[in-house]
Amino acid sequence: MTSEKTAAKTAANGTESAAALPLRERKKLRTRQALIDTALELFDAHGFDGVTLDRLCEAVEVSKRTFFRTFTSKEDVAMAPTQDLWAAFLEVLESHPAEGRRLVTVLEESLAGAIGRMPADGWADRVLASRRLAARTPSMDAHGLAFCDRTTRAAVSAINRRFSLAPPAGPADPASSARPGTAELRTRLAVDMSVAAFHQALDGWVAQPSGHTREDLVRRLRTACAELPGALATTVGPHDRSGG
Amino acid sequence: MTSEKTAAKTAANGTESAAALPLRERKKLRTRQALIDTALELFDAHGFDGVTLDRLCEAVEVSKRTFFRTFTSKEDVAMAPTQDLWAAFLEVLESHPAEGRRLVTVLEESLAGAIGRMPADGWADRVLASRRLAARTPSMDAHGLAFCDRTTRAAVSAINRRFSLAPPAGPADPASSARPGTAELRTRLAVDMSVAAFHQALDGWVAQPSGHTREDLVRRLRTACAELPGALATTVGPHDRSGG
DNA sequence: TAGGCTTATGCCACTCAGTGGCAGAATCTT
DNA sequence: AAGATTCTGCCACTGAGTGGCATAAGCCTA
Repeated sequence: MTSEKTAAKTAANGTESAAALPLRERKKLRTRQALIDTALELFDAHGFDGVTLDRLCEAVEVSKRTFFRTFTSKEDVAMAPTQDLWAAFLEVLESHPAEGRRLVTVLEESLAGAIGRMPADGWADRVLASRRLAARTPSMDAHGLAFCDRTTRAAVSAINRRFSLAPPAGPADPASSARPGTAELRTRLAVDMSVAAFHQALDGWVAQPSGHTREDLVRRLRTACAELPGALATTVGPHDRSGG
Repeated sequence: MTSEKTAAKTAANGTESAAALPLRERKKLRTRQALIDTALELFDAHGFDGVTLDRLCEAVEVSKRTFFRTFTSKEDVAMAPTQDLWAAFLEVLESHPAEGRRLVTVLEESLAGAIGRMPADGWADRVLASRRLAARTPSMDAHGLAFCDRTTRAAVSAINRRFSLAPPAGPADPASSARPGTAELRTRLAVDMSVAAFHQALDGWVAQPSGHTREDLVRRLRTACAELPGALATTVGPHDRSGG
């Protein structure tokens, strides 16, 4: 139980809170970070498939068994930076002022807040390396999408729990138990929209040649979210009508 | 080249066009279908991880080497029904009346058209088995999401090519080469929205106890698409405001 | 219908991701 | 400082996925 809590904490906060942890936990986090950094380095140099786990473990001086106690798969270690962001997103979403505001706005703010929570030192570079690697490694991409999807579902249930847009368990209306309900459906769609906007923001951020700061990522996120209504209204013209 | 075309054709059309093919191709398709059916059967009975490829290949009386010439991975064979749908979607999208209509409407119609193209005999059951399996098999889910993502990107480029909402290669405007451009961004978001709606429709369709027809799936798709504007506008209330 | 040509298949050996078990070392507790 | 807990390393193993090569099956021409 204790390890769970501390793990979640350090995943979001990064380096600073590590000093207060017991030695055993600190060591674990140190090897974890060493594995992440070395993995991104090696993968970047020789490609994801060009590096075996034996090689990586040898470089970090850790047994393969230990690797699999820290990460669930080879893809997992390379996706750690992004996963930290998703974890932070869920945390922020839990405690965020929301009443009376649009759901997509709350999600946008939560995503922006999660980005702001990421460690200022090196996180941006790690995500950049991770995403560029994922772009040319199908299995990594798939792994990342799956994790994102799980986060999405968690976000939907968190929203429904906190804001009670849809009844959680025993509803008074018998019709809402038969089908998912309009509120539930709208929640899922709103979350998926926001996630889509975030993905476009991230893709653009990764594609740009320089200036990879958290602030710039947030800016791109806001731009993408602002385009959602326009995207829904865009019509197809005969030639090059960009819509409006 | 020839094999490519015929494979794409039969993937969308199903059984009937097979009679016109040369014997070699027919055999290949027969083993392919046998692998799919037997795989879904065995996976459903013993779970995805409970069936080794050796076992599957033995049941179909095919060498493991042949399996990997037909499918790219173990997950691939179980996802074939859904992948056929995505392939059909891209085909329909290529030749669809679109001028003057909303982009999301065109996408909705294309998805509905793709569903209508699926073979009436047994396809629904195969998708049902495939999706229910994916729901309890993380690696399958990841594989499916990755394929969906690739299809999404293909759809975006197809749209931009056909409707020239954004310049395809050499633009006259130098600014549009620097950044993705608003039209490109909107296209991606619109496609992601439609795909999200389709996923919700599919999830609901899979979850229902009976009545798994293609028509019902289309009906759910239209319902989900109709909720997109509502999802964007939904606000969070203090208690149980379902929005409106 | 027989010949050569093309292409799919089967078989074998191999790499590598991922797992379970166990002995020993490091850390925590009292 | 001793005992309990937990982490680590090592070993052997399963199973997915690949490359190479010989053979068989389908295809085309005469």
